[in-house]
Amino acid sequence: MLSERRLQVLRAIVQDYVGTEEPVGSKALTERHNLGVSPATVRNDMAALEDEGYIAQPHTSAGRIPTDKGYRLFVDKLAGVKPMTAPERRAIQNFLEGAVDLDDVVARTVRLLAQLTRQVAVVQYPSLTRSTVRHVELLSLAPARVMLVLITDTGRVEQRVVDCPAPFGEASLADLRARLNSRVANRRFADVPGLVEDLPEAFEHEDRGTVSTVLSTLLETLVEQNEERLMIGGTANLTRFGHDFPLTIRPVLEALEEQVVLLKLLGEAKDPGVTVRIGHENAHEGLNSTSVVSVGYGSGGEAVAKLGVVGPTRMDYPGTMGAVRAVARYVGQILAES
Amino acid sequence: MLSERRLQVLRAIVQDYVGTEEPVGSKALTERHNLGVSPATVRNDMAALEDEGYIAQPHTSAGRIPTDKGYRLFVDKLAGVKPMTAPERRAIQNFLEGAVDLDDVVARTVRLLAQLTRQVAVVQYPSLTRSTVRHVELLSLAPARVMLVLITDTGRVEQRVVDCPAPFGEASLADLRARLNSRVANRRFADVPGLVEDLPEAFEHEDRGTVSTVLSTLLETLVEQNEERLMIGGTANLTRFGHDFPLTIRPVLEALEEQVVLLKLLGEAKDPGVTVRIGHENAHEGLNSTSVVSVGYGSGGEAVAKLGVVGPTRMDYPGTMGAVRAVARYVGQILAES
DNA sequence: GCTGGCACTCGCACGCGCAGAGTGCCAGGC
DNA sequence: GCCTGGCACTCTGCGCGTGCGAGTGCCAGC
Repeated sequence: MLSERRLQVLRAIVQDYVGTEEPVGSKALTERHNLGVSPATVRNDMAALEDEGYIAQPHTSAGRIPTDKGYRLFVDKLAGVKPMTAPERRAIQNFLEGAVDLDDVVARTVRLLAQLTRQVAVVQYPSLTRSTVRHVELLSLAPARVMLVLITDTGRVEQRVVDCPAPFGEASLADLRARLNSRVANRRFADVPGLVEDLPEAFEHEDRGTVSTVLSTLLETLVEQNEERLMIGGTANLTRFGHDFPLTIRPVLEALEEQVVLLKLLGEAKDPGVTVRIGHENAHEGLNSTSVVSVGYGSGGEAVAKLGVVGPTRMDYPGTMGAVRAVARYVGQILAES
Repeated sequence: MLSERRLQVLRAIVQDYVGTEEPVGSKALTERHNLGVSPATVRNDMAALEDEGYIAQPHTSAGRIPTDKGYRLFVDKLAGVKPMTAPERRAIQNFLEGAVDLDDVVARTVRLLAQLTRQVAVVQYPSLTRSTVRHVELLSLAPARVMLVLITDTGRVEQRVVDCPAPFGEASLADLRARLNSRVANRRFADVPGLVEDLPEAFEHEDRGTVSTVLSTLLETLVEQNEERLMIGGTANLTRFGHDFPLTIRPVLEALEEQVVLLKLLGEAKDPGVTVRIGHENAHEGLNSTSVVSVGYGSGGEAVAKLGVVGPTRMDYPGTMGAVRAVARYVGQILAES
């Protein structure tokens, strides 16, 4: 177990390194933080911290920088979440309230997060799985072609074109639309399959094939997790990453383009609060020198999706966590209102 | 007027520079291209080309690199469009045919373009302005709240929530829906305003306010150009940009995040064929060291949107132009089918 | 257990010189 | 008149040695 002072030394190292981006030495530490002890003492503490793997030196006779393990301890034990100031909170709220539709909410959230944290922001669209159906609309495009439009309580709209096995009259279509909506409106997605399975039986034999096709397309749309979309922004902030660019930045950009990777990344964070994954804690190799700060957000009490930021492991954790948490809270509020 | 040989020298310089990324000297030129003359002669030609502003030297006693003007001449006069090979064309077609909906078509197109050109790809969603209305759907969310869903012939769906000045019954809603669709279905967006202006008159006095509100929201949706969305991809290719990273790449990333900038950029290209804007020809400052190769694509004969790539001015123009053209062609085909 | 002192180790910036590539110019040849 | 070979010149980039400064580890003393 590390003594109290050593923890303070670690905290000071993290703070200084995040501020200056340069390895921090014992002398500078005692000057900038009044630890009440001499550099020599700090050196001993540093040696101990290094033995434990919390800090490392890039080269012999250079200052120390925190390791992933060091950041982890810092985040878990040494730092809280820095709350947003009142003006900041107002600004967030004002900015988000200007949104006109779901796309706009997400777009604004991304911009906001990127600006506040000066890092890359990732916002997942509200997921379908926990939502409820607001309305299902069926439109006839051609005799044997129907467009299915699904509208959720979070304002999301999904559409699919269905090729029917047989022509399907307007009357049947209206009938199906009415029956479908009376059964599934305001129901949770998870419940829908059980509610519609006997629907084809209500129709004439010749229409049953089409009804089944439409229904299975609907169910597909409901469960299709990989349809989950997300929006990213603030990639220009990657340029503040470090000095040895091309090598650092490239894998990150690549990872960011792989929506699957990002969705998995966000999905892994099960914590109800803000989750931080530091450096190698991220499964994806390209993100081994980044930290991901994420949190769930939702229109009700329940989280329907995640949002977060990706930045260098050397980041201002308390501030970033505060910003992420605040933005998530306000987005949830906005979604609940609309 | 430049002599034939000088043009060939320019062409050789562009080709070599694009290949090697290094300033090209007279000796190397004569070795790699059999121009049939000695380095000394080439030097004279180079001096002339430099006087005319087609090439420049980064420092005294270094090789030459093409200027924007040089690339312009190269693109206009010295190089054709390199057609895709048959296997490439098949691959494009196969890949695009796997798409399940409009989003997927656009997403696949972006990936494809980025991979083929190894540059940043930008694809604009099929624009609303030239499309026709397939269907307008109205849904009652609450007594005084209506959701308006617009479906276009390119498969695009736009939705808006309308707050009505007064409660609006289901019957009136159905009435409005029917009248609206009978008037505007299969009409071009541009014609819609004229077709609906007298619609409120057909309704009871108490409903007119709501009808007007719904209609004006519809018209807004139709004309709202800035609602035009686009998708970008292949940003990881920016890392192949040059050596002096941070400065080069940052403004580009920033520009790419400004959808407005990109839309303007694509919009400026009026040419029916492939358009190339080189370096400073791009109005946006951040893109002064990039070239944009773009082309319109469409489901019919007419272009409904644009797509293109953004890359360093030092790019393989013939190949890039070929890829952009081919992709546009096949996307158009896919859109027409769906 | 803290402190001051001391020797040691590196990394980094600086200056230097050298090779290599490329140029411009000029006089001579076809 | 145009092309060519030759020559002197000018840069850039690289390798090398040096000195400086920051930082460390260790030790003896309080």
